[in-house]
Amino acid sequence: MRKEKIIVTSALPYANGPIHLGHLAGAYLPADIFVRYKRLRGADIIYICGTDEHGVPITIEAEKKGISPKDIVDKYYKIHKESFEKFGIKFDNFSRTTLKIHYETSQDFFLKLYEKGFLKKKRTKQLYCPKCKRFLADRFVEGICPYCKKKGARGDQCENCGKWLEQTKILEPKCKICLTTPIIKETYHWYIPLGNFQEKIKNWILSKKGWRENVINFCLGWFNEGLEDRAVTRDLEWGVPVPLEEAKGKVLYVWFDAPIGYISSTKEWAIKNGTPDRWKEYWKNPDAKLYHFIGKDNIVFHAIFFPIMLMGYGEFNLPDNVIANEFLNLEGQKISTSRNFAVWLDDYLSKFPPDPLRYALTTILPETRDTDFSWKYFQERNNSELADILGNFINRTLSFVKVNYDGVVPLPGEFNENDREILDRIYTFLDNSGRMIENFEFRKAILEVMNIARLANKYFNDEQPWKTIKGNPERCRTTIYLCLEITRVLALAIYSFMPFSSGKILKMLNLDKWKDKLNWTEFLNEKLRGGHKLGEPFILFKKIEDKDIIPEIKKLEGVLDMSEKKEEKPEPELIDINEFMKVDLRVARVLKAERVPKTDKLLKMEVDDGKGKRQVIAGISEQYSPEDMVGKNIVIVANLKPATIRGIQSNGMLLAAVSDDDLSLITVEKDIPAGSRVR
RNA sequence: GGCGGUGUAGCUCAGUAGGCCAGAGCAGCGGAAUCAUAAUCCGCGUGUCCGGGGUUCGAAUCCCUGCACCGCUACCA
Repeated sequence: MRKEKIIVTSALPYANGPIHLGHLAGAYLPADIFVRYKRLRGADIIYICGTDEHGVPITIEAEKKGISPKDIVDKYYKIHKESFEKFGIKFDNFSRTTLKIHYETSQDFFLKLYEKGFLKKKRTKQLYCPKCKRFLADRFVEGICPYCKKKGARGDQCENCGKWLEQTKILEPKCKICLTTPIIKETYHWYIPLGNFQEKIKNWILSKKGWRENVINFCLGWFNEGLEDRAVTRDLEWGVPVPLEEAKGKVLYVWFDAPIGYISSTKEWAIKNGTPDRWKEYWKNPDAKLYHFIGKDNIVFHAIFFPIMLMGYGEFNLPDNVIANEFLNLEGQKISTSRNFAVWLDDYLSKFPPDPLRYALTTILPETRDTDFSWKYFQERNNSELADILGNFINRTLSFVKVNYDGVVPLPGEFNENDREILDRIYTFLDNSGRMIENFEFRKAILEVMNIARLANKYFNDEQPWKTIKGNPERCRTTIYLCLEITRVLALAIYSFMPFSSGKILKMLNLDKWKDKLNWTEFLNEKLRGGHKLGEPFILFKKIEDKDIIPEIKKLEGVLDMSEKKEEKPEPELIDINEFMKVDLRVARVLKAERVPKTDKLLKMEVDDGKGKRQVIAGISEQYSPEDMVGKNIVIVANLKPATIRGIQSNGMLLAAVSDDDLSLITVEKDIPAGSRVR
């Protein structure tokens, strides 16, 4: 049989921050399990990844820190690479998008699409910051919305009315970085007319079997909206230069060059191996399979944009499956990089071994929906499953051999019916597990693996070798031999999920020759022989104590507390009395009050400010009903510029004390005429 | 308020071409055993499948509606 040829990719991690648990569960761990398994089964498979090192966020980050983008990406490339290695994510190549080979590959891609006439050149007017000396990306422009005249409009969308904007239409635009007023400058970019490919790509996706529902649905959503032209170039310095004379100072947009990173990383791998053309065997060979493992935020790029690019180029294989995972939550909350609410891989690895996390995460991979990781859960999986069930079985077996057979595999007698049945069931679990991995059902697969250990414990118990060793030594030898065989099978079964522990079992069995050379069929065929001297047994999984995880839990709680406090206190600054006196605070009596329809909190009130009536809007109706308000003496800011909220004019602001989720009105203690000054 | 998601045993989650008396792991309870990291093995769940309607011979699974929670978003001038 010809070897299956497969190339697997995991989303390129962005090089502006370390890896956390969510990334692992989404893209790296499942892919690694899959690759390890297929390799066991003899597939010709390569696992490709690398860091994504372009894009605006990195340049911003660099500016903030006063260093170059290169410094940032160098730093994170190193961190990523090391963490992945320590965690056992075993890429065949871990490249980076700042390498020459990537520049060449991306430029070739662009040129090909250009020459085939797929790219549209369009002139546009864009905002340019003279101080920063660059064109401003949409989200770095802020100004006043031309439609609702409100502040806070960003380059792409008005925060207030939700309208989609062209950044050049914004009134009083400001560069978000330096607050300089940008000028409008004409520029031009190349676009991929995605719409032209819509029918083709849609039919292609619908023809796919075995794709996850979340991926299909997500794409259908995009098709409903209709695909539009998408710019593939940017006016930036940091990135892959557009390879055209007329495009000086322009680079490829990061989403264009990032997926090409899969290809350039494969090329780099081929060169490193001294077979520079071999990358084509995976990318341009119709018999080879291509699988992308990603998080759900990346679906559109891998299931729509990148395939369209590949289609446009021609010659390349399209992905056979895009395996997208949902998100992993942490202690019931969303992981947040910016708030530092996350478990960082490098940090984890400085305290715990990799396999327990690989195990715990695999049991809760967000395959069909968001799932939740907690330290308590992690501890429980480790202690009551890895240590108690799996580790304990191996330990009781090996200890028994050490004590009673001097660490030598006993010669078994004839297998009885039960022995044969047990073995049969063990192999069934093993096969099931494999089949499930092929279907990308990793959670089910690891459950099957644990079933092997569960059944093994039962067998040990039922056979009572500690008794038969006295009354029926042959039965005992057979039992123990079989337990050793199961231990050996376990080394194979857990390999894809927990490679480090697999290696340890092999070592204890003195089967080191298989280390990193496991092959499913051959390994299963080479049974243990009586008389084989085993290695020294040791504890496979140590228990994780409360004291080990409590600091981790505390740390996360601390992060939450911190971020709450931060929001509360935006650093009060001292002002003088004159400044305060500018604020005209007055007592006002509420005459009428009613809810503003279709809002959660807005209350419209008519108040008497001493001189007359005025209308005031306030967001208090979660705490106060209209009836509560009528007749109350409240305090308002009387000299505030009028504003329009939800189309209703508000002439003044009502004062209230605000805490996290409660709100208390400021009123006056005695009856005092409306219009009295508050100071 | 808008968009999207979720709501199944104490916990984490399975479970759609609608149909065996609704499941797994862990936790818990009772018992057995003592080789083993006080580990293991056996036994034990009448769960309003969020509520209410409807379609159907039959729905956790389809439709409508309500509620709750989560995320994004708007509003909280």
